[in-house]
Amino acid sequence: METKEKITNKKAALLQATLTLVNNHGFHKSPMSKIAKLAGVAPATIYLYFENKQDLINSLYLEVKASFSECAFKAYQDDLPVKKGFEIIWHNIAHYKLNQIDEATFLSQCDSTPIIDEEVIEEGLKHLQPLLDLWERGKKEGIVKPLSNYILYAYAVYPLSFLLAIQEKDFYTLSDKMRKKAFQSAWDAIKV
Amino acid sequence: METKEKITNKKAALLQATLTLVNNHGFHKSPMSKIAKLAGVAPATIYLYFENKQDLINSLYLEVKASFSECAFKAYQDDLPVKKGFEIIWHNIAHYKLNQIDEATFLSQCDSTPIIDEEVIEEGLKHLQPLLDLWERGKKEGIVKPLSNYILYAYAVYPLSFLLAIQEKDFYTLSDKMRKKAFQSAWDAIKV
DNA sequence: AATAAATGAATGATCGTTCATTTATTTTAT
DNA sequence: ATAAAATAAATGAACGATCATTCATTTATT
Repeated sequence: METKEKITNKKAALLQATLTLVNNHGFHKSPMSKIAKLAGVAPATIYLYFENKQDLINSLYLEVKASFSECAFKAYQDDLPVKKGFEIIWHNIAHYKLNQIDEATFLSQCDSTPIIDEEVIEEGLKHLQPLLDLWERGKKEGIVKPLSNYILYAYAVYPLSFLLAIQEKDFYTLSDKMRKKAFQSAWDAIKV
Repeated sequence: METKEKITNKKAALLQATLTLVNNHGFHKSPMSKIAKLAGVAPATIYLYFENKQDLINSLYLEVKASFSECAFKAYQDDLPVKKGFEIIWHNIAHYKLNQIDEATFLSQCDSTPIIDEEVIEEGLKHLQPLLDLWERGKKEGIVKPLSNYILYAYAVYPLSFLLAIQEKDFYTLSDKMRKKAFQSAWDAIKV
């Protein structure tokens, strides 16, 4: 138990350090030496837990993506009415993106940059299936516009990434009231 | 004349090469040697036109941002009705993002990554003012939702970046019919 | 005493940048 | 108009710095 905890402690510290450095300085200015220093270990120790730098960042991506997905579908059941189900997922995602700012920023960076291996990106995409299923049902019921899931995602979920980026830069903070209005816009964009 | 043309030729070739390499392999795997080779010049030649690597990528960002803005407001006049004006700008931006894929992909990467100097990012933001002015007018006229410009941008323009990313990965291509529907979603999201 | 975890210094490779030199272009003098 | 001189553009090899990774050794745990 002790052993296993300590192992995951150092591994977790390394992942956290990588997240912080890559967010603040970019992948190209986040050398292994700095990652090790921030995590409080020696550079060589990284290679006890990860094959190399690429494996380190791939692992971080998958871990963050998993935590994101877990949050996105919290309290969601696939037998809810379409709008209600979407509302739950949307607010879950909003909550994640606006509270777990570091993680969400990192995901944004990875999704618009070729730093993560393609296979790993695809692996991370599988988690979203319940939302796609929900939209399919909404289309069948005539509640959701008959657009492709990509377009629906672009209008209903993706905008949150922009709001996150804005908030990150301290230009703007989204109040609860605003959040409800933002959801209304998301729903307006995809509802029939 | 000859001189000046040749100068801009090499400079343009270097910017184009940087765009291609950074898009395909990321900033960290785009060494000056490869940029030079792709542009057909010697590595040292880069330093005749740019101070250093950072200046090279900053310059590229500003150039692409300028071309984007020029396209965005083509044929736009600020005395048009709000919806019509927005429609023109939206389609201009859609046209740019879905046709000048390389440039748009590069902008996305720069906007969610700390590779461009902060001052340069701000410099590039100034171009969008006419769109913000249009939205302000729309709010005054009661046509556009009384949301902050950031939120309006997030729902009306930012989704195009996602569609671009999808198209880039060859999962999906946006037909003209779909483009009109996509505009409808954008307008639905921000109209009162 | 045996095994596992962690280390720091060393290595080899890569990269950004520089500079002495070469090549091309423009200007000047005849 | 042409050759020589002056200037500008371009180069490739080389330098120093930085980085990812390794390994012999030390430290901690079993």
